[in-house]
Amino acid sequence: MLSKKTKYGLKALTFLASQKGRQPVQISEIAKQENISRKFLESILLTLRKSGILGSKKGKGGGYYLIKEPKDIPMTVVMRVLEGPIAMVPCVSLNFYEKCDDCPDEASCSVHMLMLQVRDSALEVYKNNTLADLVP
Amino acid sequence: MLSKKTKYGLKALTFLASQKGRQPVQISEIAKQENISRKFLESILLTLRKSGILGSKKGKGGGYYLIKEPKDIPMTVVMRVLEGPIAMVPCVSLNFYEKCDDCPDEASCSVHMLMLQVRDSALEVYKNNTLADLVP
DNA sequence: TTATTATCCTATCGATTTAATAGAGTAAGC
DNA sequence: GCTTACTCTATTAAATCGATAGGATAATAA
Repeated sequence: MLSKKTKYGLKALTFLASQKGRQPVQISEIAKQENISRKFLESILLTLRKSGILGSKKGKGGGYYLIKEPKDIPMTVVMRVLEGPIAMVPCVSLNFYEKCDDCPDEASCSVHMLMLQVRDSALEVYKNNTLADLVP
Repeated sequence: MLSKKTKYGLKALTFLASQKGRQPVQISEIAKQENISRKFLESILLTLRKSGILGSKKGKGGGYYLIKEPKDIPMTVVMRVLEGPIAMVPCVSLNFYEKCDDCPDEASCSVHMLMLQVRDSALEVYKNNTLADLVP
């Protein structure tokens, strides 16, 4: 299940991408337009900034803005920042790999085999979409 | 993230599918072979039985067994029973659809659009795999 | 310099879910 | 009728999630 954090983050990013210019937009403005709890959104935008997707400006006229053009922001990056690993099990994760402690042999593990395919198919989708593709 | 319930369930099913005959196998036997908590596995096998994937026999010589041939058990069915919806958001779920209360228009929702693709790609994988494909 | 604005950051909290465990009940076989 | 092994309900500890509160910090404008 997609977390609300990811859902809200995607909506916020799409909103920013749909803006005319690249002027900073206030948290409150985004929260209002997208029906998101202001405070919760605040923490989400913060992680997006720390990961280098968003920039921010303090004080009057401040807010958040996209650092790059939407078409240059692949969904793989966004999803990993917001939701974490794309893989459903750590043992098939490219960026967050971890060995299963209960599984003696990865190569002959049925779960591993199946989840590898699922990961690849999801990855394919995220690779083929940039933030620009999410703007209606 | 895949729940342990699903992971253990898949391992148990694969184990049953790899058996020579279709004789009942005891919970303890499966738990031991696959490194799963016996009691936890018990509840998982119970839901698999209730959903019509497994059969069971009580008393001496009892245990769990596959009702159908592994090749006739699609992963779509197994995953929905164990993990629930294949979709990551209820608003793109085929079998567990629910409207988002925060989203005014589904058709123009970026999350909806993206998650539809992810659901389709995952579905494709599950459709192309039966339990037989999971046996090494 | 001071007031205002808006992000930054940490801490907390309630609710839900997850993984695991315990124990009494029930049915099948010998 | 005794043993075996599934059936079912209930409980629990831990983790995660979504949300909220409040003060710190920095930028702008007067």
